[in-house]
Amino acid sequence: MARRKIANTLALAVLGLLMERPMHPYEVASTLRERHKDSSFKITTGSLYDTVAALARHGWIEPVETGRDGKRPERTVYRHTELGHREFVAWIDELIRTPGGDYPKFMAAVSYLGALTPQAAADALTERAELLQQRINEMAQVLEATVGAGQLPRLFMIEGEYAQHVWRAELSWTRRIAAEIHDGTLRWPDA
Amino acid sequence: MARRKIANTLALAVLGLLMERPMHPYEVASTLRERHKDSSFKITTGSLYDTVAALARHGWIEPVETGRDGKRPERTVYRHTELGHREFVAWIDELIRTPGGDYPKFMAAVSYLGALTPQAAADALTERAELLQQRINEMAQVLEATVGAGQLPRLFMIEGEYAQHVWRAELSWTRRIAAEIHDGTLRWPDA
DNA sequence: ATCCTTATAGTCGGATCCGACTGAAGGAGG
DNA sequence: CCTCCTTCAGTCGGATCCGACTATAAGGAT
Repeated sequence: MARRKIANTLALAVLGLLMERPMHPYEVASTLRERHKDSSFKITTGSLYDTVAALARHGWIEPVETGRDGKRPERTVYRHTELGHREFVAWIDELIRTPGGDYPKFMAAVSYLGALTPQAAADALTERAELLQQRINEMAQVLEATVGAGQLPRLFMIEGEYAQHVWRAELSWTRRIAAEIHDGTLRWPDA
Repeated sequence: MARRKIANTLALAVLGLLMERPMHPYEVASTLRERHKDSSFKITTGSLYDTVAALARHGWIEPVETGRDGKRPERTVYRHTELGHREFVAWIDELIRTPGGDYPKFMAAVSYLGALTPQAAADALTERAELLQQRINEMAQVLEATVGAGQLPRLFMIEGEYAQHVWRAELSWTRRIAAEIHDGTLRWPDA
């Protein structure tokens, strides 16, 4: 199984937007933010231009025109290619199909939870729980204002539902472990 | 809030092991694998040596000796410093305390689920569900063989419980959406 | 004795990533 | 009509990441 030539998911986002219509990179970034896709993709200007260059290098997208609008800075508009379209679909299929390949930071930290004292651990977990609850609420508001208000088909914000579902699971685990530390169910081995 | 000097969680793993006793990089890698920590940390030899170098550069660890065992290749043993210890604890606290900062690939792909046909999407989700179930089972076996058999205190494999909990949530969501596609609850807008 | 595989230990070059920066245009306030 | 702030559009240098590679030694098979 040959490794994917481009791994960065920001490239997926770019490709996805270019399926709709040609755009220049800056426009891609602002459109993604408008659509609240910035919690699915890490958008930094630096990587954006590198990513676009990589996509062009591999022939997944190509420049259409290098023009200027009024006296604004010059900019390059890109569109997707046939190859880009095929790769886009295949990539999504693969990402959906095969789990893993992610190493979440929280899991790394939990591996060394024992490095904190029981009190510190419980405290940190409790704060995490509050922040998770906040995120869940914020996402609920976004969903309400878009899908709920009939502004957008549900499929276009389905990742929001996914995020909520997973965050709720994280929340319940976090609360449970904090509780287990308090009531002594989860023991700290004395080393 | 000044950004953390070292972001790679592999550094966290290295630091964590060096808290126990001094080791050389290769030994760190093999010990992590023995302990099944390779699903929490992405361990590649390339990054390992860079990471160790970065840790040393920042004074979080320091070389103890550069010796050789028999006629084996030369190797450098490192130990943690006081500073390294403090940063280790502070880093874990921060990672536990503040959620987010992760952009899971699956969420990215789900954002463009609509790029697949309903049938293809349902099919990919179904395969994902099977693979997730497999992972959950594998983790159950690891937990059984270590914590279950009394080989290890529960706290030392607690990230396994976390992983299982989250994977189960992913699994239920994945199955539900596949079902909703089949029964037409989740509509594909005709573009 | 010789060959082959696996384990030990690490190097290196190219790709990627991203924070900090530049520079021009339009708008708001005095 | 001058200054300051924000938005637009992108560049760049340095840090990081990691797959592919080297080289030696032990352990088995032939």
